[in-house]
Amino acid sequence: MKLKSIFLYALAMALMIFLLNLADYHFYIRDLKIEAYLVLVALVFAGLGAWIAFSFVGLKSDKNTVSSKKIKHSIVSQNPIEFSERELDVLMGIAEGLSNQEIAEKLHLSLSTIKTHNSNLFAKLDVKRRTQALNKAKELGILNHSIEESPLVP
Amino acid sequence: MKLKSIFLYALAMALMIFLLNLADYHFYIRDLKIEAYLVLVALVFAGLGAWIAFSFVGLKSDKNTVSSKKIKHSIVSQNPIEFSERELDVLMGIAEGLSNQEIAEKLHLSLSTIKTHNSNLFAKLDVKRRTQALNKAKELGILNHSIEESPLVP
DNA sequence: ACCGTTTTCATACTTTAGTATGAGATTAAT
DNA sequence: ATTAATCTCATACTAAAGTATGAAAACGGT
Repeated sequence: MKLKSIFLYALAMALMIFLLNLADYHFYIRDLKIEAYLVLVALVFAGLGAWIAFSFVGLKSDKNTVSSKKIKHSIVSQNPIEFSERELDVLMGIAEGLSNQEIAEKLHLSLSTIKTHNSNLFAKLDVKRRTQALNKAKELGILNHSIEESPLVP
Repeated sequence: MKLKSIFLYALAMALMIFLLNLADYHFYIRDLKIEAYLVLVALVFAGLGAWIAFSFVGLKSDKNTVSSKKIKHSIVSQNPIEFSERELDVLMGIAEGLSNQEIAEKLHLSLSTIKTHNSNLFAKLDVKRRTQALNKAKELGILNHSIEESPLVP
């Protein structure tokens, strides 16, 4: 990562210098304004410097600690989504960390059925993944936040 | 440290550019001043951009790092399991409902790396799936039960 | 009995998740 | 300087998740 960044940066600089020397800039620079050229160079290299710095650091900018990404509790209770019994069953299974296969066995259904319920569920929740579905469901108050059936201590 | 790396790198780049421009010294003697000026500006602004970017992101990432370390230490005091910084990062991503690819992009890592972290994380948590990992992590107090702490009441 | 919804299942397909293994790079500690 | 632990990335593979489509059966209500 870092070596690659250095290499790319060096490549960019080399290319830059190559272009500077190749395009016989002195013909144009003399006639045009050198200030503009300086500004351009300054901006480009500032950008490159910033880019390489971000690459080095790893840009944890929006790293958000989950809590900072507070989801609005926009009052969704006014427009509640309707879920079927089975969809809620499947949702519970997902919340417990079960696989689709395990949910199917638990509910005595086929895997296909679970997948179908999943798709419908995700569509209603407007999400793409089951983990997103969990957050959305909690957001909507559909799921309790505590899974009470999981004893940690034997 | 990364700062040292960046500093050394900047030095190396400066030397490189100096040499590259020295090579053209014979052909563009008259333009030496302009070229030197350009190089100087480029270097200064590259360094400036890097410094700005680094300090800007560095502070933010420090905040996050601090919070993560707090979590880690609290774990150590409560639980025998120790999690690395990155493992906690990806765990947060999972908790947000992100895909591995999205986590990778967020942390500026490769998908492979995320998967590796996942495997190590799951092994430490003794789980098989990310949804199980979420539950287990909540049980252990690693994750706030508060991706959304408050259901419907404002 | 008809209609609409839900539930169930299947098949085929694409995408993502997860495992196993190895290895180079980084960093802190000895 | 060497060691140990992360961290990073890659490749190859298997398993699971998710999508799309279609369709049969059940169920309740008017």
